[in-house]
Amino acid sequence: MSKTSQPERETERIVEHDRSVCVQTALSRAEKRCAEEGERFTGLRRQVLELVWAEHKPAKAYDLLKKLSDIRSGVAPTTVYRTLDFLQERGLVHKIESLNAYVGCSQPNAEHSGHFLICDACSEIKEIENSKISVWLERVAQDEEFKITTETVELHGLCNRCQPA
Amino acid sequence: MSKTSQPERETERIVEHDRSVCVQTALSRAEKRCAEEGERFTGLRRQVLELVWAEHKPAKAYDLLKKLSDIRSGVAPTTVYRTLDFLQERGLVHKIESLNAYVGCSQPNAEHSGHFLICDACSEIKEIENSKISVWLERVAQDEEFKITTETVELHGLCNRCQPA
DNA sequence: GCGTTGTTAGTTATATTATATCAGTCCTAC
DNA sequence: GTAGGACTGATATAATATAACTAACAACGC
Repeated sequence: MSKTSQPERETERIVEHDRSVCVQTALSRAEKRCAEEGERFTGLRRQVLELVWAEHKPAKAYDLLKKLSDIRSGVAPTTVYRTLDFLQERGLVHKIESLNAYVGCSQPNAEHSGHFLICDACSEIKEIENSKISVWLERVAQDEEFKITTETVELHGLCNRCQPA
Repeated sequence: MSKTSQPERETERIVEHDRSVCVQTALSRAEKRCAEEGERFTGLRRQVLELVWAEHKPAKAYDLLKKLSDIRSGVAPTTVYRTLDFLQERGLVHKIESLNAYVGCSQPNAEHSGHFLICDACSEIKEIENSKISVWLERVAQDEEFKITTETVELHGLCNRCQPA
């Protein structure tokens, strides 16, 4: 279920992580995070986070809404947006502004602001860990006497798999 | 008409640029740019660009629509979006993804990707000229074997005027 | 000039994304 | 066990954006 279309090379298969493991990790991290902050990780929140993580692609709110409706009743846009807001505030998901879509945060522990590489061909998203970026950007902002509170850095292009040889 | 609310210090007034001059500059640059590319800088396009530049704040498409309706007939959402698309493709305006809004490009000549400082208090937007940012980001992307085509860099926070003392 | 062709703009309809508001329900602390 | 707050449900509507087709216009070759 978690395999892609080119399973021929064993090395590649090792590099690819198993999606279901990935989801489980995210869920238990979220659970822990909520517990720490005295927040409730309810069924709804779990389900939404699970759906966001279901693919390594940005999830649109209304797609989540459809999928959520399949496993729950009484789901309205509000339900989804409210829950996404909750998850965002806790750093468990990020909104990709240039796509109006949401991705699970892959490093909810680190202090980070969400910097992304977004492949326009296959839609895969990679969260960049490089903390130097923030340092650089803050330096630039400082030159303008500007105090940054949030950074939106979304780099669109082609991932290595999607680049022409 | 182009003055703000604190005109007491002459030095500040010098630093502030006159909006109408600013608009004129943008318009004539646009005209030139279109001529170079064999594109027509029509009345509609001029009017939309003028409205985008009317304030140094991000302009929402539907606000532009309202204002445009006051000076033209037969204006629909399509009209505005189509024209904004045209202007964007020529590098004359940028879309601020995190605000769903548009700003005039202040340096349509330079090779640049649109990096912005956005004050969440007064809404003023400053386009950063620092070309090092792109170099840095490309270097980071290269580490992941990722080929960037477009960069969205939107730094929200407080400009120097809006920071508490 | 005159029609052919491509570009620009107008028109109508609809899709997509997001928020506001109020009413129940369920937890949890006391 | 109940009061207060957090969570969810329900309804309505706002805000943002695109599709598809038609009409007007401008440029160009003849």
